[in-house]
Amino acid sequence: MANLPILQFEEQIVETVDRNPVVVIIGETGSGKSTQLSQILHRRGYTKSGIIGVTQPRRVAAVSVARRVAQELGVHLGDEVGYAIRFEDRTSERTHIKYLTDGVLLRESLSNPELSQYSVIILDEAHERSLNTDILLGLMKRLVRMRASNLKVLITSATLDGEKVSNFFSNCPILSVPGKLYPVEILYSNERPTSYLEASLKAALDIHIREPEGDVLIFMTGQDDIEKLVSKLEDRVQSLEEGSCLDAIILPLHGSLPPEMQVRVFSPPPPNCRRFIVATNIAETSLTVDGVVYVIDSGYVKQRQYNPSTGMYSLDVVQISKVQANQRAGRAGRTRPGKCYRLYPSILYNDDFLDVTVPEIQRSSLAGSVLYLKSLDLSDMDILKFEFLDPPSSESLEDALKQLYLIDAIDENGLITSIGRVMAELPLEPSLSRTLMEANECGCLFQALTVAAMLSAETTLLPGRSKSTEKKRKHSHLDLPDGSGWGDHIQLLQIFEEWDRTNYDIGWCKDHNLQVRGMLFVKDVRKQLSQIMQKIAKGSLDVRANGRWNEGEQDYRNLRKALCIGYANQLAERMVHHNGYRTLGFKPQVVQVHPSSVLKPDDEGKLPEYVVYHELIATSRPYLRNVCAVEIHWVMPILNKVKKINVNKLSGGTDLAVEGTEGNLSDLPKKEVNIAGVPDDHKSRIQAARDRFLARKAKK
DNA sequence: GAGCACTGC
Repeated sequence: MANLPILQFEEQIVETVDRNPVVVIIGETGSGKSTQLSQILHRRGYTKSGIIGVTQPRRVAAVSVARRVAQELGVHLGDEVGYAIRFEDRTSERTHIKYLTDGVLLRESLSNPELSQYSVIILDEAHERSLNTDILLGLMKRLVRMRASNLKVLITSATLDGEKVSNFFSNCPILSVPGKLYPVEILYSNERPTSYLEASLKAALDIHIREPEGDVLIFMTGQDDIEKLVSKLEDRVQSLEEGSCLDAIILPLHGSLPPEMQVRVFSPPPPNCRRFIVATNIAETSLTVDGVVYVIDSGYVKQRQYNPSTGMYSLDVVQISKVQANQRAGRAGRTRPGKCYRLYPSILYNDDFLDVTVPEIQRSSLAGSVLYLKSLDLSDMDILKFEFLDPPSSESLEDALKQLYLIDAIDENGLITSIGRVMAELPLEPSLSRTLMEANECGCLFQALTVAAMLSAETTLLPGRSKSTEKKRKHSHLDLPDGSGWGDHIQLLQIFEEWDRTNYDIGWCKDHNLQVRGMLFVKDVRKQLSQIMQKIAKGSLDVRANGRWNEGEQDYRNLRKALCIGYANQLAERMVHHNGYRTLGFKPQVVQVHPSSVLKPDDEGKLPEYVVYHELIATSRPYLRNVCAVEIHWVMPILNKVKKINVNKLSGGTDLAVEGTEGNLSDLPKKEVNIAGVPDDHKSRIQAARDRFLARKAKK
């Protein structure tokens, strides 16, 4: 600790913080910024008037850094030094230094917008630009104006965007603290390889044959490529002459690997053995593998992006940014000098790579964030004028407003409704929050809580989905319930109910190939949601089991209706002649229900006329993931509402003149609203659909 | 008939 670089800068840091409300700290890896900044300010009296809060983008980081600082100060974790993450608050009245995830700080600011208990807020790892960090940056900008006399804000960032953050905060000072990394030699390829899989293979073998011991970390884009490379590498290493080089262990590392497989990278290799770790960007920030000396960087990453005009997510392989490339290279220099093989030419890095990763806020649906900001009730709050470090497009903001309007979170003037206020309290996507509120009205909250909790954990429920190991959940022989034909939400409900009947038996999860950790997480989330609903609904609600009926007899009507109201912004109509769907409320997309869905066709092989969907994502094709059958007469009022949407009004535009605040939004594009996706003749189509529906019913 | 990177309240 004594030789951490940052400690030589203590005087300079304290002096700068004393004189400025905001300071940007450029702290390279190993500088000690995460553990030392808080301690320095604590030593210098900044905890006399409040506590020091340090945000982290990840839970594990918040916990491990807090633990470390408590150790260094010789105090019990949870006393002077503590942490707060979802489901776990280890702080007390004695806590001076509090580590927390940025999501938790956002929640705190909902109940206490001035964050008055804090004298210092340190936004750590701000260069990662998570959605939450970006919103916090905007809030901090307001907060330092309001609390100029008694709040200090420190933002740690990367070399390449420190300037930009400083500009955002009125050109506040930037302090650079060197890191403690060993030098990493960067080696570029002459050109982009035609196949980066083959190029990685070749680079890995070259290292293995020519270079002295030291592990190799290879960055790939996804599970498929990782598995391919692992098997190719295994073949090639085996064919090398016995004794000609070190032994080799080859390990895959990605998010959908079960935890016990992930931790294999933390056990040190046997002597005379080189490890090859073939990883996604999980090894860029989330997991640190010791012993890495060589890095092979493909220069690509798989990134999720949202298209606000279609409401569709896609998962694309894109070029990484310079910050990411440097982060990857740095992984080679943690224990001794290393080498980084970049499978792209230096000219590409210099001229073509973006300096920083496109922030998440420009790649996501903003419905949740906009609702959050609206619920803060900031006096000068106008969502379209909120100061973002990198503003999202106005199209994206308007999309968010449109969605919030359809689910009754805001009114036609863009003002938050009483429903919207409650929704913002719930740690869920707006559609699910709305579903819970509606379920509370229809007496099926008990079930809706389960569905919302299951969907919050959905991706962690199933074990790795690799081709070899997959046991299919939905069409499986594992006799999981099948949603009674109504779709995936209902299936998720039935799965949890069955587990509930076994009294949460761990063995049952294993028998049914469900991740135990995922199911336990669902239980936690469900409990949390239920507590929040009890608190805000003031006793009027039904969280007890009276939403349960005898199985087999129910059509989940109330629950499906609640889902329909909640997912009014994610509605699709079946095409007339086949089982494709068309999305409604967005520029219409022809999409299909994901083949893993349990939604069942009727006797004629037709899927339901209308479904709501949890997610629309283009992988090999555009797919609706997690769908639920809904009834036509619930859909019609929604379609009417869609038709009436006036985005100008929603964003506070057209009617401002009437209210005498003309010109307030002059910078807004006054574009003609065209809600594509609702054909003018939709009424006749609905009529036709109903006829078909009735005809089918009569036939039965 | 497909297969999705990573976080978080």
